[in-house]
Amino acid sequence: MPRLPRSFFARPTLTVARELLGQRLVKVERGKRLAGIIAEVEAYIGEEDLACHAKVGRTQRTEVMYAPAGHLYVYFTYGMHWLLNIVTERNGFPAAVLLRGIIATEGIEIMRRRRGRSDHLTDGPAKSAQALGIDQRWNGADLCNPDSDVFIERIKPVPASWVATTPRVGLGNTPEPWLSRPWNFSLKGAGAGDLLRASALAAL
DNA sequence: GGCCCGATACTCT
DNA sequence: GAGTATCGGGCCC
Repeated sequence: MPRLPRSFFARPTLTVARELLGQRLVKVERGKRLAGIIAEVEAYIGEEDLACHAKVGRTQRTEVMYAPAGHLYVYFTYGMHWLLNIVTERNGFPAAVLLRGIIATEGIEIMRRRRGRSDHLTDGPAKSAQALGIDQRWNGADLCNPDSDVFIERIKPVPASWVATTPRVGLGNTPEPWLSRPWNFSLKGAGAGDLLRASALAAL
């Protein structure tokens, strides 16, 4: 299965976000694959976007967002959670796609162990990162390096009728127009309850 | 299913 | 010192 190349990520963030839906995120741990179909993402685009961390410009934290597309931006929030983003656009332009949910398809036992008793394995950004075992050690990792143990496999495009767009989640005090920008993309019916759709996606 | 709330520590001012 | 791109438990339907 071909890995998505840097040219995929080095495009407008909204395009990358939309097209990441239905592709397969893979992490290899000691030869074992953890994987899931990307089910929900959000776009954060440039210093103008007041919901984007890069609104404050270059800092130690945001520096990775200015790196070439295809790098991982992993940051810590709410005192206990790691969130996984993929850098997009041209080198020097700070933008990224936040991974908000996957449909776990491989390595589920390992994910379950990491997630504890919860049935909600990967239906949130911090849950997904925890299930995959992604934390600060992966900040700055390059998905497009052939030796990378984290990468995305190209499956096939999902039909437009499967995609829902909504405003981004959890933006709190972010002012308009950024608060209402419909920059959240998700697969309809990919929620925890829709096992039928989930298994259809897993079979892609 | 939903709402409310507390936990918790890192980043930047 | 304030704010935070969240989660899970408790509670109530």
